[in-house]
Parts: sequence; structure tokens; C-alpha cells
Amino acid sequence: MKKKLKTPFFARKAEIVARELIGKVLVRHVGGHRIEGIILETEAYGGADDPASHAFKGKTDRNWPMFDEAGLSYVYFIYGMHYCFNVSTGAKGEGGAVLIRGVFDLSTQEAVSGPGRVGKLFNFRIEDSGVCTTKADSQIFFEDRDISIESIESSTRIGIHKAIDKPWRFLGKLLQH
DNA sequence: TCTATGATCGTA
DNA sequence: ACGATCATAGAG
Repeated sequence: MKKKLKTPFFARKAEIVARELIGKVLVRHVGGHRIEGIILETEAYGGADDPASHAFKGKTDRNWPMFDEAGLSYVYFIYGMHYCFNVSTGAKGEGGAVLIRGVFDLSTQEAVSGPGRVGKLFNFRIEDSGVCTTKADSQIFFEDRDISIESIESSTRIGIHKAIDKPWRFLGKLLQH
């Protein structure tokens, strides 16, 4: 059973969404290609309460998706070369997002670790920021494919959540369908 | 305008 | 351990 994640999924605390995005599939249709990756690692970012968050000092031209409705993409460019992809969380008006830090690439069947590498795999650019992932016709979205995760390691202190299943486990589960 | 810096990565 | 490389934010 394949289901696209809708707004209510994202309209919760970043910490919860980060935890629950592990094992979901990030999908992008671009240039006639379909790029897919099982989410292996995420990081939660809050708002005015979280000094580590881009939203800490309030809304700007860059981080506005963090304050808008839940389920929007938030892509930013950093260190002159990397694009990092987030999805906005929480109530409208409150800052919050979840950074995708690692995926299992379903094309190459290899783990892709690090937000910069994820950005490269999905070919994200600044113009992909502020896009709604929950609309029916969205080209960037999340799918629930009932992939069960053996175990998740969570460092709530710094907001990082990661699947500690070996990548081959995900592949095996997918092929069973 | 101008400048400092960053939710990183590859190479050494 | 360090350099790459530039959009962004905040200051002037």
C-alpha cells in the first residue's frame, strides 16, 4: 500500500515528524526521471526555541517556508556548493522543519549519507524551495510504503534520527511485495 | 553597498 | 585539518 503523506502528517512538532519520516520514501519527478530514496536519517529544527535553527531569528526571504504551512520544501544553498533539502513542519506562523540527512537511493541501491549528497542526488536548487509537497500533482513528495524499520537511533538532544537497519534490509523488504 | 559566515564535503 | 566557493543576513 502506497500513500502520499498529507499536510496533517507534517503539521506536528519537528521532532515527531523527523522521527516518523524515517522509512518513508522521498520522491521527485524531474526531467523525465523519477528519483526515489528511503529516508534513513533526519534532523529536527524548531523555531524561536531552537538556537541551531534557521528559524531562530525569525522569518527571512530564505527561510519563509519554515513559517508557512506544513509540508513545504525548504531548500537552501550553503558553503558555496551544497543544496540542503528540508520539509516544513508545525503550525503556520511557527518556525520548524526537518532536514533530510540521508537516504537509500533506490536507483543505485546505495546509501547516500549527508544533506549535501542528498541535495545532489535529487538535483535540488533554490527554485525548489517553497514548493508544496502535499498537493496531488506535486513533483516532490513523500510516500508511505509500509517499510518497517528494524530500529531507529535517536539523539533527541540534537534532533537527529537515523535508521540503523542495513541498506540491504530495505531492499529485501521492497522486493517482497 | 560591503563583509563575514555557514544545518558540508572531498582531499590530505 | 583545511580549502572550496557564494548566497544570505546583518551591518554601515
